[in-house]
Amino acid sequence: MEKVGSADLIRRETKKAQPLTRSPSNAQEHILAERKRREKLTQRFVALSALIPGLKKMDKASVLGDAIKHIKYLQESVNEYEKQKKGRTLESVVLVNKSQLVLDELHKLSPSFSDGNRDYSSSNLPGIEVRVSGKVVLIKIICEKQKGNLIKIMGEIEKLGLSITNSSLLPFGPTSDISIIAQKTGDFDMKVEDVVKSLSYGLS
Amino acid sequence: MEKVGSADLIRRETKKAQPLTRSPSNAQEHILAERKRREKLTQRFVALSALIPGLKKMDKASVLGDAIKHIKYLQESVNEYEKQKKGRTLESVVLVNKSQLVLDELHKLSPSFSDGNRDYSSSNLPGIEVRVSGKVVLIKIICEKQKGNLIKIMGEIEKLGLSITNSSLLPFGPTSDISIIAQKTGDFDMKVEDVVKSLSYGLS
DNA sequence: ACCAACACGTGAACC
DNA sequence: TGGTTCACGTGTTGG
Repeated sequence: MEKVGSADLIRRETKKAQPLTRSPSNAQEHILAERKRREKLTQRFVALSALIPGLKKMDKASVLGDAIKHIKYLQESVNEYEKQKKGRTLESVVLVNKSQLVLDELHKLSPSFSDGNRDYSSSNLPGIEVRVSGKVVLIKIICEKQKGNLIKIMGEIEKLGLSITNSSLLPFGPTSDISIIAQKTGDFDMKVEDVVKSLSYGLS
Repeated sequence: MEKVGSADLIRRETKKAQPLTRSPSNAQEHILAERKRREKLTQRFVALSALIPGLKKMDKASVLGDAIKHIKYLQESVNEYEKQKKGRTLESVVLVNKSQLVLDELHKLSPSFSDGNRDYSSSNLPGIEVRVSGKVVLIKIICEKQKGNLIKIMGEIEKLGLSITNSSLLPFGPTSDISIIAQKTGDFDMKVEDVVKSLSYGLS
């Protein structure tokens, strides 16, 4: 990366009396190496141009320019996707809080809680719904497909003092729709809100 | 992109007596233009290298190579993100809200529930929830335990142009908690609201 | 002294 | 017939 500019013309004249411009045997070797270098260069140029969609001009300059543009575009896309990803997990927390708010509002009226989320992005993460009928509890969860998720959920449920009597897992796209029936045991006296909260917390 | 190879040396010797190697006035202009071209080239090279993270060698060849590698990586990432997007559309979220709205509009149905405070064993109309993820549809229904209810529901679902792939029925007190996974077939293009409405109507 | 990488000037080809 | 792009050989420099 040394810029000689146009002032080296003079230098070249004066430097004519160098010991040897080039060793005669090495001369050919030099031009061969350079040839190989250029070859590799152009090869990479075509390889790069093949990765750029909708490339009109096959100019080296245009290839470089469009490559730059394309990389910027891709990077931007990736950043947006990542942003959305981050947003999702955050929404999940909000979602839980919201549901609890709803539950508190409807506290006496209906314990049924749907994971309705008004925000545009947050699609997943546990939608939790708990219903109670006498001593029977119905728990419905929609969560990411993950190894051991069901076991973890069941463990959490039984930890709460519930005895599972029925369970069902249906694969639904990238998520699993899990329904579980359980019986209250002994001194179980949790409110549904607490059940939802405990399960949400247990699945993080 | 014409390869002359090393055979042009002879040509150059024989072609010595060409009418015009170059117009004398144009000669300098030519080398100037070429200078400018190279200048632009190297400029784009540095611009490109600036976009590549973790670039060790500032070689032209390395810049091109790493640019290729990086573009491939980014493209792959974008593809994966897009793939995920396809699966978990925000459709499901919106649809859930919509379906709830429909339900609220039709009847403020609140499924049977007993918290100790109030007990709403409500209308004979079931609770219906529909989610869509790509070509897969998840239908959840809570309805009274009745003979042939499941069959009737399944019949209604298949009438709508859906193909059932999974189903689950869990007894929950006096009601049944039914979950069904179905695939869209052919020209199925109903909105979830209509699905909910049809099922509600079909179960009376 | 070698090797690798660069910029330069130049002739040719293609609109 | 200019204008633009290319590949080539060559001189030069830093490690």
